[in-house]
Amino acid sequence: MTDPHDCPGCAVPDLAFAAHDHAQCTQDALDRAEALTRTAGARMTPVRRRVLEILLEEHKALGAYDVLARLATEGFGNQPPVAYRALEFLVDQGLAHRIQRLNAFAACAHVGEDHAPAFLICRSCHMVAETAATAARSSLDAEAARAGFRVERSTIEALGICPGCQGAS
Amino acid sequence: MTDPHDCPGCAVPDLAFAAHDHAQCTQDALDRAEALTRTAGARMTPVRRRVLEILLEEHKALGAYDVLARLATEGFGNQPPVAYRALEFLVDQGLAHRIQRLNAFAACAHVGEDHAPAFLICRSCHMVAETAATAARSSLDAEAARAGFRVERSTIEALGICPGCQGAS
DNA sequence: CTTGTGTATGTAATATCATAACACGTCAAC
DNA sequence: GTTGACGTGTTATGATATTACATACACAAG
Repeated sequence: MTDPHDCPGCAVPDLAFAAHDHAQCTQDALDRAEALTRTAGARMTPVRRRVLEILLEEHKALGAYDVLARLATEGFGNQPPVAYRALEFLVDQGLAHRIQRLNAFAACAHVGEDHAPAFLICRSCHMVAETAATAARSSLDAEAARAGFRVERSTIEALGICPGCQGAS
Repeated sequence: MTDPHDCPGCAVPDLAFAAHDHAQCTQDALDRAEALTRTAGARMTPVRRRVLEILLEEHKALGAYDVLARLATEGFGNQPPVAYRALEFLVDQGLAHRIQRLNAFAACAHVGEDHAPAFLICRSCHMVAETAATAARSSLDAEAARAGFRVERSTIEALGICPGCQGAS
């Protein structure tokens, strides 16, 4: 990876399931997260940063209790609110997303960009790829508008099989 | 509860939040459900039928425990599996949908049709309207295909404000 | 430097959502 | 009339999430 701000594996949909220099894109995402929270007047505290790191290290969605277990072994609190609050913060800041279908959370792969994400969830290896869904969201908004419904937030998730797991199995 | 004025719509997207004869569409849906399950070789038992009725009567998504509470007062079992099994059956048969965002279930408004539903969830009155999302699903499938991902099931849900709650408060 | 204020964290207790495992009853096929 | 598949009921437990309150910490005003 020559340009630290362009990690193919993490940011480009086409390569969402491809191997890449993950350590580099993790570090880059952390750096951007720090900058963004400072700009937003929010505080990137140790627990919050650690939770984001954990989400970035794993390339999949983690449950709140998975995150909590890892925090607990590192000297942070071991009660659910510790994890839920940090995760909520990250989601609010746009640094992570909640995957409804899995009751789980994944680091945002497009930190700082104004994006309309959809999630591709592999039911075999449990990887979660974040992809742009601008068209799908437009369609949904248009359909909702026809019924007079004002959309505030939307959830678009696909469950299926990733490229890597199609050959295998 | 069966007051047509509380009914945002059962079947027609354009009328999704409009008043209509809810008792009639409920009965229609039940009749169609009976026919479909017979065709599929499945059994529409008393518990299952009652759960479907309950979902149709209420004009919103119901949690499994809400359904269970009503079943229990009517002489059915009062343990969670009773509700979850009936709901799972209805979802498998395409007679109901699960709303991921709410951990809840809603009767299908398009029984028997091959449809690609999206759900419009009013965060004010908690009503849920089922609408066609063919275009949105196509977009999502296309985007997934670009990444080599094979979509099996997808979830499209919008959270916002329904027409009735926009004027009111 | 101290203090007041808002925010973050830790903890206990509880609420809510979901499933595993097993017993029993029914009914049709043989 | 026995077998086997399915549906239902029940016990128990697991998994996910929130409320409420206490403590600690950052930071700016005095």
